Order: sequence, then C-alpha cells, then structure tokens
Amino acid sequence: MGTKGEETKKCILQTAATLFWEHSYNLVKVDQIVKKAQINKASFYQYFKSKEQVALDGIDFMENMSKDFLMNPQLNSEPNPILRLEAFIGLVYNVQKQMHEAEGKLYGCPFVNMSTEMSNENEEMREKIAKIFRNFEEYHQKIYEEAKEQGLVSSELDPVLVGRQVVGILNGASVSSKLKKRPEEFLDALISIKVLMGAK
Amino acid sequence: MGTKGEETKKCILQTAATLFWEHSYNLVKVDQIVKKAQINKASFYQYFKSKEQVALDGIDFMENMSKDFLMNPQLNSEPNPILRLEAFIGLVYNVQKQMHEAEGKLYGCPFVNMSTEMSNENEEMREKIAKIFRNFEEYHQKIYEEAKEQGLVSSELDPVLVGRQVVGILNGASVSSKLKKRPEEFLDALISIKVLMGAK
Amino acid sequence: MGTKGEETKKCILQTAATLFWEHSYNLVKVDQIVKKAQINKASFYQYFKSKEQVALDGIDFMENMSKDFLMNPQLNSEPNPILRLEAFIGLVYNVQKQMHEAEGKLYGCPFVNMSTEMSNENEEMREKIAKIFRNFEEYHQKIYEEAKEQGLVSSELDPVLVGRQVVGILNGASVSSKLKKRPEEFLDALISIKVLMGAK
Amino acid sequence: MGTKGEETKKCILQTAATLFWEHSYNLVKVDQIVKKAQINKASFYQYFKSKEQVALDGIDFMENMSKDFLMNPQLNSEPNPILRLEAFIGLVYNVQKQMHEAEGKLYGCPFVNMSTEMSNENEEMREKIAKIFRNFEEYHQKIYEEAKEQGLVSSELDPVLVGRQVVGILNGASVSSKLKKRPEEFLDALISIKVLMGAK
DNA sequence: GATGAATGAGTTTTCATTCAT
DNA sequence: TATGAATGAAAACTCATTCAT
Repeated sequence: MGTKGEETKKCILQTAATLFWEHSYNLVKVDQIVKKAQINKASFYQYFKSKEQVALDGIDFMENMSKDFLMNPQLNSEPNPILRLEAFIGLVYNVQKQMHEAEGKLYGCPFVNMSTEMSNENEEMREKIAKIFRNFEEYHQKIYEEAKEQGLVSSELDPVLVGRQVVGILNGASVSSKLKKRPEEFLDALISIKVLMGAK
Repeated sequence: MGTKGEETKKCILQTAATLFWEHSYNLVKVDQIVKKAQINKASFYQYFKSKEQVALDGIDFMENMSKDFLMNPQLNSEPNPILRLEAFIGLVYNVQKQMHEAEGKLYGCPFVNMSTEMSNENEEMREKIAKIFRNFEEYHQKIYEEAKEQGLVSSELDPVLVGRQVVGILNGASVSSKLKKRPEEFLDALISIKVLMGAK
Repeated sequence: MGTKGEETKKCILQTAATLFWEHSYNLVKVDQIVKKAQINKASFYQYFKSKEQVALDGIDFMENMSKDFLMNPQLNSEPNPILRLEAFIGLVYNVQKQMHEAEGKLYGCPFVNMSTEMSNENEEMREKIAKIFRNFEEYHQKIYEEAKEQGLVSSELDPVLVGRQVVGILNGASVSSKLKKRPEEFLDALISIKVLMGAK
Repeated sequence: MGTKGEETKKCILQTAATLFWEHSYNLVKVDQIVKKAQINKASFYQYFKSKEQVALDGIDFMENMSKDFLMNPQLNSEPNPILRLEAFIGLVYNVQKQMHEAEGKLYGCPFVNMSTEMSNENEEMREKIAKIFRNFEEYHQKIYEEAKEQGLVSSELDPVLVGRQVVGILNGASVSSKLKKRPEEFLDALISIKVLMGAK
C-alpha cells in the first residue's frame, strides 16, 4: 500500500470505475462518486482534474483488474490452450453469474459498455479501449496458434481473424447477457468459439 | 403523409432516434433535438411527455426502420437461406460502411447501443429491446432450420442456440466495428456465423 | 339560454370558476380549464382575453351563484330573522358537508380562498371580492337589526360591527373547515354568532 | 449563531417563509427567493431538496416565530387569562397594523394563507398547519378554562368549542383584515370573543 | 366562430467545477 | 492536504398566449 494520498486516489478511482461499469459514464455524477467514496468533493478534484480524467484513469484501473483476473500466471501456466480458453471464459461467466445472483443485474464488460457509449464522443477513451481489446485479441490469437501447433483444432483460419472474432463473440455475449440478464450467454459463446476454431 | 401534427411528431421522432443512435441517450439533450428538428421546445413536449418517452417511441421507430430495411419481402423472397443470411449481413455492412465513409464515424446497432447504456437503468427500454432481439434471433433460427432442411449446412446444433449466437456475434461486430471504426467486422462476423452453421 | 357562443362562454366560466374554487387560481392552468370544458384553447381566448379575465368574471359568476343559492326569495320570505340566519348557515353547511362526503375534500368559500391568495396581488380581484363581502355584511346586519326590532336578541351592539363579525366568523369557519375537513365548523360558528347576537 | 452553512440555510428559510407569507406559495418563484436571499440558485438546492421542502420547513420556522412572539413567558406570566387574551390579540393587531402602515398591505396569518391555498393539494402541509392550529386552540381553551375557574366569565360553554371558536374567529379576522386592509378586524374579533366567553 | 398547431419566456432542478479557509 | 460552501451554465419541463387556416 502507498501513502494516505495514494490510498485516497485509489479509492476514488475504484469507486468511480465501478460506478461507471454499473451505471454508464454519463449517468454517474461526481456527487455520487464522492458520496460512495466517502470523500469531500474538493478532494476529488485534487486527485483528478475532471470527471473525464477519472474515467480515463478508470479504464486503466479496469484494465489492470482484468489482467490480474483473466491473464494471471496461474491460468496461463495451463499448457493446453483450449483448456485455457475454457478457463478464461469460465472466469468471465462466473463473475457475471455472481453479479446476477447478488444484485439481480448483470453489468457486462466495462470496456464494451464504455466504448459503446463513448467511443464516438471521446477519442482518448476510444483509443484506450481499442488498445485493450487489441491485447485481448492477441491473447486469443495466441491460444489459437498454440492450439493449431498442438493439433488441437481442425480449422485453417487466419489467426488474426480468429483473435478478433473471439473477442467479437465475447463482446456480443456481453451485450446479450446484460440485456437478457442471462450469464449463460458466455457459455453459449464458448460453443461458438470452439466451433469456429474447430476444437476437437 | 398525415396531418401537419403527425408530420411534426414523426419529424421529432426521427430526429431524436437518429441523435440517440449517433450520440447515446444521455448525451443527447432535448435542446439539441428541437434545434435539429427545427421546432419549438414546447412543441416537443406537446408530442412527447418526456425525453424518456421519445426514446421509448424512438425504439419502436428504429424497429420499424430496421424491419423495412432488413426483413423486407425482396430480401426474404430469396429461397436459399444462406444467400439470405449473406444479403442480410451485407445490408448491415453497407450501412455501416457508408456512415463511415460519409462521417468518419460508425454508429453500430442502435439497439445494442441503447441497451448497453440503459438496460440496467430503465426496465421499459430493456424489455422493448429484448423483444426486438428475440425477433432477430427467431429470424436467424429459421434461416438455420431452412438451411438444415435444404441440406445446406453440415452442423447439428440446436437451432435456438444458433439463432441466439448469430445475433450475439452480430452484436459483437456492432461493438467492435464502432470502436475500431472498421465496418469489415460485419464481414468477419459472417465468416464466424457460416463456420458456426457449417455452411458449405 | 342564449346563443351557442353564449353557452360556450358560460361553460368556460363555470368550469374555470369551479376549478379555481377547488384548486386555487395559481394552480389551475388554462390547459386544464379547456380540457375540462371540452373546448379548444384558442376558443378560450376568443371569449376571455386572459386567465386573469376569466377569474375576474368567475368571481361575478360565483357571486350570482351564491346569491341565487343563499339570498333567494324563498329563504328570505321567512319573517323570523334568526330562523333566516339558521337557514343561511344551514345551506352553507350542507354544501360543504356534501362536498366532503362526495370527494373527501371540502373547498370552503370561493371568495375567502381567492381573496386570501390574490387580494394583495391583484387590486381588481380584491375590490370585487371586498364588495361581495360588504353585501354579505349588510345582509347579516339587517338580520341583526330586524332581530333587535322584534326583540329576539338581548345584545346592544353596533349592527355594522355585528354584520362584519358574522361574516368574519363564517370566513373563519371556511378556513378551519377546509383545513380540518370538518364541515361542522359552520354549525359551531352559528353558536358563536348566536351568542354574539344574544339570540334567545 | 451557527456555522456559515447553517446561517445560509436559515437565511434562505427566513426569506422564503416571508415571501410565501407575503405573496402565497405558488406565486413565489425560486428565482425570487435566491435573489432576495442573495445566494446562488444551486446553493438553494444544496440546503433544500425542493421548493416544497422549503415551504414545509418554512411552516416550522413560522411556527417557532409565532410561538416566540405570541406564547412567550412574559405574556404568559400574566395571571389574568382575559388580560392574556387581550395581550395576545393586541400583539397580532400590532403586527398587522405595522405592516399596513409600512407597506400599505397587510398579509394576515401565514398559516391561514398557506392552508387556504394548499391544504387540499398537499397533505403534508395540511397536517403541519392543522397541528399548529390545534396548539392555538388548546392555548385559548386553557384561557377560557382558567377564566371560568377564576369566575371571570359568565358563560357555560364547552371549553373545546371555545378554543376552536376563538381560533376560528381570529382566522376570519385574518381573512377580512387582509382583504379590507383593515387591521382593526382583530380588535373587533376580540369583542366577539369576549362576548362569546361572557367576559365581564 | 372553431380548431390544430406553434411559441417565447419562464420555472424547477441539476451538474461539473471552484473558492476559501 | 482536507473540507464546507458557493456557483455559472445548462437541463428538463411548463405555461399563458397567439397564429393560421
């Protein structure tokens, strides 16, 4: 942990990022953030020059969160790429399922949410999120390449396309699961992805 | 055409629905709608009791627009379901591509956008949009069923799942294409969908 | 009855006056009047140049209504002034009681309501209503004078004062009955008035 | 005095309550309150969640004001209840008279004004004001009971009725004095009240 | 005379941000 | 660094009134 100031800043960031995830960028008000973070409003502006800034930093925060969660060494020590893929999607599914059970709602992917809302309005946000998805695409591209090498898949597709499509399919599941309050969309997405890859 | 009042109402609706599509529900202000529709603000409230109402009616408007566009008799007279699927996605692709060329932006699917932003905040919106997607799922389910009957696909999947997944994959393409400003995501999605179906 | 135009005007007047009585001048909107009177809004302005005007004319309308109701020949043919007083207040009481039973509310005296709300804001309204009350004061002054002549009362008060006080006490009953939803305030007021007069 | 914020809140409250007294609830606009209180409009909403709330709190404020003014220990140390009654009404009369002299207008009782305008529209306001009048009724009931005990009155009336009627008569004086711009209505009311009580 | 439609000027309320201590 | 208080600008919505046919 860091100094008190660093702790406060992190608390604001975490609170804001979570609220944006749950309620969208535009519906969350600074008042709501500072109330939930239990800080003074002027303090908020001491750490972040604007609401936009906290959203921008919040994207980074969420990226780190999701990397820790989804791309951690434990999961990635699994040598079988298809099992890795299954574990990855299983983790996503569990998060959404728990949200749904706990709150009756399901928030989908924070990057999908924010980009859908803001990518045409804020170039900085768009670029940040696009980069995050590019990483995810590469991650799944590698899975496919490894699977190919290991003879675990029967298809002969462009790995770049597969990487993109895996992320695309998961983004679609994010949208559908949120709309329908149906976490199983992620499990169904896994089926599509495996069919796409020709996983045996 | 209808009475002057009906024309005005339709003009407001069209203007609002388009603005919501382009900029999200929360970022579009009533002032902006009335300015673009070239009407007085009080007139707006004579036709719609609230901004929420115009969004709700705007969803219906967009549904009709998309039905006219995507589920029209011409397209659906095509007996080959796979060609129908290709034509459907081709139309979507063309719209997005033209937007991109004309405005440098790409707005994705209006229902994906609005549901991502609002489905957890407004139950009425959520239900309306969920129903629209259910229709699309059925549409693609039927395509798959017909394709199966006609021996055009090799897979043996649950048609309900396929219907859902086609819509899911297209929703993902909507998100990705908007974020990346890359209309080709829809063409890539078609590849995934055909692989999923096992289209020969 | 008069021409169609006169009928329409009277309908507007009656509707407006009733609404003002029930909900106050400022809370009643022109839209509400025209909706309840089932006329077009432009028609309203054909008959009355403003909302203020319909209120002013509405005061006259209410004055005529109350004169017909409270100062009619039948009631005033009663030679005993105390019985006349009792009948007068009995009529008022019955109106309020019926309102209360029918609608759960009780609207009090329309002149008390409007003058309390508007007498400091609109001199024309103030004068109109003041004149109406002066008539009522004279009416009760005469009752007292007759009662004195007929030896029906034991007090020796200034009849002008008594006239004023009878109206004042009834105005107080109007306020209290409306606030407490208790029509019996008028019956209690009768007691006070009779004590004041020294009615045997 | 309290903190700056408390002072500001009190200033708003006092300003608003006075304006409502002078001009009615519905005619006073938030803009007018903030201008007179010399604060920013957003500050208003930091201290009161709505115009309705400031009116509700304003009723309490006025209740405290009137208690301090009319039910203070000095006045109530007078052992003779009739003299107490006279002093009470004398105070009311003086306030109204001074208003009249200073501003050419006379505002009557703030509770009478607000209840006449709002009791059928806002149950919370109705209850608050009804409670205030119940206190005044009890106050005057006690005066009558004491006067009876001390043999200062000749009547044999139900003290509850007398309490109610004293308040009713004063409410009537409030209405009449405001309408006629005649503070003396309160002195006349005192006559009626003493006759009612049979004060010697 | 009647009516569908339009509108300028408010009115309440909100919000991101800054000030002052 | 922390915080109680303040604020300009804007947002949603309303209202009395008038226009045009």
